[in-house]
Amino acid sequence: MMDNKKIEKISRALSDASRIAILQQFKKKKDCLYCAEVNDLLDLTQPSISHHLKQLVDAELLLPQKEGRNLKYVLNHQVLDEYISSLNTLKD
Amino acid sequence: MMDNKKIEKISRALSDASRIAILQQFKKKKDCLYCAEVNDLLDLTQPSISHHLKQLVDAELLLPQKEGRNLKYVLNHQVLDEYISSLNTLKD
DNA sequence: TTCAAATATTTAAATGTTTCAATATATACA
DNA sequence: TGTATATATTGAAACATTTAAATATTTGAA
Repeated sequence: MMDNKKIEKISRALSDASRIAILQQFKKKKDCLYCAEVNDLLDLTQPSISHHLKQLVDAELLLPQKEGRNLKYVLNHQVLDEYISSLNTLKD
Repeated sequence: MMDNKKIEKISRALSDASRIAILQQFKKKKDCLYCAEVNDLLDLTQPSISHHLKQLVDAELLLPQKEGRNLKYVLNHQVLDEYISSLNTLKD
């Protein structure tokens, strides 16, 4: 089971409109999303987006995969499932 | 389905160690928790705890019920379920 | 090797959060 | 009614987050 520090970190990663939008983009883009596509999606500068992606990666919600000069992200289903399970245990 | 602003607000409410501890206390205290019990639980001043409880109430994770001078909280299972459902939709 | 493209880091400003001390409000009880 | 108890609000300090500008790093391609 996920510890409280991890729950806190994932919750914080989810507590921002830009980062929620990034995660939802995976619905449209199948399983992977390129960094450049996130830059197109959000009306923010490149360093800001890099910062948001870093937080999602630090929370392990996203797994980064380098592809030459580009960076591809995949959604970490396992961590998302564990987070959801942790929330479910709050319901007794 | 829950909108993104609501997901953001609930996530933020969950992104703090004290507030996670409060929610977990419902496991031990059945369905309801008194404000005074939260004061015993956390090593924070009364105003700080009041502030944390307010955020959980604002996010509708907790429902406050006045009982004379005291205040009782119940966990809002429906909102928690809707939040969890919203997270589940991230998994395609 | 040099240049251009993709991403990351640093710095600083603006804003938001957490906390406590002091104070206010509401309500039960003597 | 007056007093004590429970909770909320205000104000300020400390700290964290978000953002953009400037710059650095990495890597592919000419």
